[in-house]
Amino acid sequence: MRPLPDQITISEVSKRSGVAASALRYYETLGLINSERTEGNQRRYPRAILRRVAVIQVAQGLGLSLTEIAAALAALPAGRGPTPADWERMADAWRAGLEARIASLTKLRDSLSSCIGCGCLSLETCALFNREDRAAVRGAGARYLMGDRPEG
Amino acid sequence: MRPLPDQITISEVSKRSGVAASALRYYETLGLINSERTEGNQRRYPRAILRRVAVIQVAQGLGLSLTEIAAALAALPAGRGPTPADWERMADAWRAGLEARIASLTKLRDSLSSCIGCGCLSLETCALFNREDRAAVRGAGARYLMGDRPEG
DNA sequence: GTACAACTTCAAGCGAACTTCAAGTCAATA
DNA sequence: TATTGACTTGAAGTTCGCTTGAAGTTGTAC
Repeated sequence: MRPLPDQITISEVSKRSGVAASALRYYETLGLINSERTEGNQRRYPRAILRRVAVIQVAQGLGLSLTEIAAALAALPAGRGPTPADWERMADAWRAGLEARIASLTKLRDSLSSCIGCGCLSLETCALFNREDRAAVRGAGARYLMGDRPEG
Repeated sequence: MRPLPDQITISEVSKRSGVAASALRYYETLGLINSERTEGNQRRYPRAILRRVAVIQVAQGLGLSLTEIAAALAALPAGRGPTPADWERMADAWRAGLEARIASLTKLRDSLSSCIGCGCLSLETCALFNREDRAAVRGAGARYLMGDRPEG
C-alpha cells in the first residue's frame, strides 16, 4: 500500500479497520463518526478516523451499544481520534463495567454449580430461578450488555 | 389457589412461570414446548411443563438462544420436564460455556487494564484490537451469547 | 341461554445493528 | 473519451425474541 494521503476514502477506512462501508455510513447517521465531502459529495476522512473506529470496535467488544459509545465519544472533539488521556478515561470506565459483568457471571456460575449438586429445580427454592434480574429482560431484542451500569 | 388439575391452561402456566402466554405460544412454534388440545382446540399442558419452562428461563439467563435451548431440550422426552439426571447433564455443559465466557471476559479486562497503562491504541500492536473473535460478529442482530461453544 | 373472559390464529411491528438493493453520480484509468 | 469501479442516497430486508392487534371461537358462571 502506498502511504495514506491526508484524506482517505470510505473503502480505505473499511479495508484498514475491517468495518464494512455500509456500517461506517450507519455509524455516521448515529453520530459516531463524521466526514468531510468532496465537491462530488463523496466522503473523505482524516487518518485519525482509524483510531476512532478502533475505539468503537473495542467498546463494542466490551458489550456497549452504539448509543452508549456515541455518548462516550460525544465528550471528545468530533471527527478526531481520542488522545491517550481521553482513552484512559474511557477505558477506565469501561473496565469497571467489565468487572461488574464478570462478577455477575461468576455468581451465576456458582449458583449453577451448586444447583447441579442438588438437582433441585424446584421453582420456589432454587437460587437460579429467583434471580433478581429476571425482570431485567425488557421488550425486544437480545440485549446482553454490561451488567447494570456501575453508577452513572 | 386450588390444587392444579392434571391439565393446565396457558394462562395458568403463564401466571406460575412468569412467562407471557404469547411467549409460550412462540416457544411452541419453535418446538421448545408442546401442548395437547381440548376438543375446542385450546391448549392444555401437563403440570411438568412448569419445570420445562423453568429450565428454558435458566438457560436464557445463561445467555443461550432459544434455538440452542431447543436443541438441548430436543434430547429429552418431548413435553415432559427434565429429570434430575437430564438437568445435571445440561447444567454441566452450560456451566462449561459460562466458564469460557468468564475466561474470555477476564482476558479482555486484563488487556484493557494493561492498555490503559500504555495508552497505546496503535492498531497493529495493541492486543485489544487484534482479538481473534473480531470476525465472530456475523450478519445481523445483536448476538452476545456464550463464547464459542465448548466443543460440540 | 346468554354474557363475558379466555382462548385461537395470523399478520404485523419493535429495536439493535446492520446489509442489500436500486438507481443514479463521481473518479480514475486505458 | 469511454468505461469501469467506487461512491451516493433511501428504502427495504434480516435476525432474535418476543408483543400487539384483529377477528373469530371456546369455556364457564350465572
